[in-house]
Amino acid sequence: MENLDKIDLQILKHLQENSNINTKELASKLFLTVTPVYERIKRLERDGYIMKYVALLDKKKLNLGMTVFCNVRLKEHARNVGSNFVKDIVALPEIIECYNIAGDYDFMLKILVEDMSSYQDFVMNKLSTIENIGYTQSIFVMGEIKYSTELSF
Amino acid sequence: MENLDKIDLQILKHLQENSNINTKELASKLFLTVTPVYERIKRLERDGYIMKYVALLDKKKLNLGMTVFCNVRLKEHARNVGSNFVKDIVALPEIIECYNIAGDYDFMLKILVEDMSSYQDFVMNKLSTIENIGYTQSIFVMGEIKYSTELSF
DNA sequence: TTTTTTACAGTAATTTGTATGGAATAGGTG
DNA sequence: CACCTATTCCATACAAATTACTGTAAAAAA
Repeated sequence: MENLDKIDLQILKHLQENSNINTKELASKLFLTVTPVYERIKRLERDGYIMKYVALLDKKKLNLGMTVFCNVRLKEHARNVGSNFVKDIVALPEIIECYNIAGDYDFMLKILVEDMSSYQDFVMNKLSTIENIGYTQSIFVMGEIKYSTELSF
Repeated sequence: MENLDKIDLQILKHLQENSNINTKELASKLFLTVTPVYERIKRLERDGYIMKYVALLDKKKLNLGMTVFCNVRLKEHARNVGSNFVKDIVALPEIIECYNIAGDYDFMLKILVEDMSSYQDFVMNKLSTIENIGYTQSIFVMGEIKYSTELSF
């Protein structure tokens, strides 16, 4: 698993900060030529360390300024019941993240919507239609202090 | 704010799914030539719709397989007290996300660590040293059902 | 209608990505 | 030590992409 040297980790750090850096510039930062950096990146992609390259967009500018965390408790905890729930959750695009958690609730959802009335609509017409949901608790986000996709290693 | 047409939105959708698609291929998907697509992307970057391009890495492969949400309640709620707390939070790389929330707690943190003992070390030696923390509650993630950075519009 | 602006296509210049062969280095084995 | 092997790197060259430029047609404004 950890067959990565310091150069690999440096490459990953740079790419998760800005993936549009070109190989030439990245090579000069690492005091190398283009070829080794190019080959290392391809290897890191092949081996699955790099999963994908994406553009991060501005939520507010795209009218998705409201973030809500929603804790969900299921009615029954049978095996197939949970998998059905999961299938329904994944299909809803408003749900950006979903975790199976320990504690008072079974799942925690991160939901992005435009405003409160959109959230109401989401809960009433989408979330509530999912079978086997016993209880939900909404936690509204007043401010985003920090959001990062960068892993620290 | 919403001076984006359907073509712009299509471009954003593609780029937030895979930012390594080249302009030529993206253009053919949209039945356009390279120039308009290129210019639209540059405009979307300039205007801040696209914030950054990043590589998403595999948490588990990089020994950060444990996710914990930590709810934090402050002792005092004075103005500068909160801003000091925020400054300390942002400096900790284990904290990937931080939200100011409504409800029983003041802040909610998303924390990425290697394992339980790393989390213990984080709480004992880093989180606890931050002033003015009154109470914390850790919610451990047993499984990641869905994680996406894509906005749905 | 005329002017101006905007969006698009085509082409050319520049830069970058990608593939290949060979040199340097490191680790292991007789 | 000498030798082998694998790995990592550099240098070069070509393919492909990005970027810039010019012109034109459609749309908007005057």
